Amino acid sequence: MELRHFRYVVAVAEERHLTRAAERLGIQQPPLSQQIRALEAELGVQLFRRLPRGMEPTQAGAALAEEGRAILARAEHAAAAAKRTARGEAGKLGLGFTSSASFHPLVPRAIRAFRDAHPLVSLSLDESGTTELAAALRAEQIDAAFIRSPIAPQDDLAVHALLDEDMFAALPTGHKLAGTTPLALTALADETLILYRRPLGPGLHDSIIAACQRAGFSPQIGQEAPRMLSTLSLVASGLGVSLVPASMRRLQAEGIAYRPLSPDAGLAAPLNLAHRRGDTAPALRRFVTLARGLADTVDG
Amino acid sequence: MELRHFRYVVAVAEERHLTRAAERLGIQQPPLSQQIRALEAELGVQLFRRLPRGMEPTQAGAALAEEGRAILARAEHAAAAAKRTARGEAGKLGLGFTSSASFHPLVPRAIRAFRDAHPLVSLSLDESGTTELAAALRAEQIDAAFIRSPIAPQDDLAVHALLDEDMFAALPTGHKLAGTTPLALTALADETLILYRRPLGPGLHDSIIAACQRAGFSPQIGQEAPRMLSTLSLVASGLGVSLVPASMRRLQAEGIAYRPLSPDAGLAAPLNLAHRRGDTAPALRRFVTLARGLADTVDG
DNA sequence: ACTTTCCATATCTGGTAAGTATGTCATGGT
DNA sequence: ACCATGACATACTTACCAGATATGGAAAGT
Repeated sequence: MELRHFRYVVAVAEERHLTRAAERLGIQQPPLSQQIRALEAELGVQLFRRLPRGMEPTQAGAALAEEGRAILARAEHAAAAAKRTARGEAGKLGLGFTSSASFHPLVPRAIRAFRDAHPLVSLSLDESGTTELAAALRAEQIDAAFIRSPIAPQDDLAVHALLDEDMFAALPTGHKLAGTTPLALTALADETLILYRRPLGPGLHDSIIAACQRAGFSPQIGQEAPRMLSTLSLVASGLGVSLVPASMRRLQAEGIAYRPLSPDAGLAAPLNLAHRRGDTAPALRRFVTLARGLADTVDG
Repeated sequence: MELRHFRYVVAVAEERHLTRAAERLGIQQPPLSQQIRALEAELGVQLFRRLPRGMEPTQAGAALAEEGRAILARAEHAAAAAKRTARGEAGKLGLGFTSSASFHPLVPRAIRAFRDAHPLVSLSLDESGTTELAAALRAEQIDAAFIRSPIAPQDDLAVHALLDEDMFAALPTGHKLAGTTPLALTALADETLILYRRPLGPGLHDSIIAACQRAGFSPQIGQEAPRMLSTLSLVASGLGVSLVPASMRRLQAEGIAYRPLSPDAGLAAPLNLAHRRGDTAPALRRFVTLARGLADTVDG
């Protein structure tokens, strides 16, 4: 039993005429006659009644033809879907991002643009911590992740730097430094600094401490929060100050004032896109290209 | 694209190993390798990644394999259904019966027995007049019909006589003849006879009139009802008497008394099963055989 | 009766799937 | 380093069988 047989049964059932059906199938009448008879023998079923003028499907033949049409359509659909998958127009793409990355407009913009360009790709989104995202990438639970830290470059994950954001100081409103613009890093030497938990590998955490060292002081680290969003709650409660990427200013919470850092601080927050090295899934390639392209236009 | 390709993709995707997959398929490894590559070329898609130890389906390959499993299952199912149809175990069977025929226990009994024996055959039932049933048979809306009239035997419908029933007189309760048992046909010479409409071709209608003629009188025909059931309402209303098959006594309506006719009346109501001549649909053949068999046991 | 219309049969051919033998490459052990 | 192993690819051959061609035969129309 092959798809060919279904094609033949469908054609003969529709034409009710062997010669015409053969013509439509692009073969000659005798082989069609043989194939039909062979199929009837294989199934042990008469599929067509031979009339003096044409052929008429039996109940079994009509039923088989009907099913055949559906099966053929489904097979073609499957083949077409496979082709589309290879062109990145279909398939699946799992995306992850840290909460801080999700505040940068590039992230929702990239996802939106990809949705529009590839409506047949089923996207799944996942917000999580950097460490968890790296693990999810390795476990193939997701295919790409927007992260802040560069992750160790020697390993099995590739990381594309999309853009660098300026850093801002997040101060409790009414703080004595809230009037100073821009703020030199050294102004924070006597402040309690609230940072989020250090992820595996170097991240923003380390960059901040390094920048402070370069500015000539060691920061007083206060409480650590599990993620950047939580640090802002602590700032709002007056427990200290924090340093966050510019895009976090979109979070205009009660009790927080954002102040730019003076440029000589040499502090910038990277936004990166990570994926498994050597992952050639077309949907992923497209997404990476799209995200990098968008980053270029945003960044200028 | 043939079913073969689906079989191969499914096997390789499941085994993740070409040689093992080939073994499972009962072919050698090289042809399998070729077929997979040919399919990849045809679709323009890489379906498997060649690893040092085995093969790994790509997204497209995995998707195709999944669809393939469903398609293969469906094709097999269609073939199996076709086989069953030929054995009369599946397919469709449309049955019709006149209202008077439906009163004979043989009819529901036959349908019930067929249902039990062939649960995969989808039955459709239709109660209608003899003329309509004959038309429905010719239009292939139904495949068999229980009727009372023999229909013209020369035409394209075949009619099997299942059994003959005795006729009973249906009298209004309190009628002067209600005490006479058995009733001679001549006793009805002065009564108004209520009969159902004469169908096309000879039927019970004609047999009754002929029997009266043989008994030496012409019946006084009163109102005609469209079907036998309606005649009984008229009898109950006292508009006259009627002659009905024995099985109609199952309708024990208020105001009607049934009395047997004396055997010398020579009146009998046939119960027939009609179908298209030359209809070889196995489900029909089975049903006819079953009904005739049942009729023999009922009749003795 | 003749022709036409179709499907079936008989025979042949060619494409191609399957088989056999071998190559190539990566891995892992010694 | 080297060799053995395991895996898929390639080259070539075989054989089947789908398809082509030619013809037969039965029924229906003229």
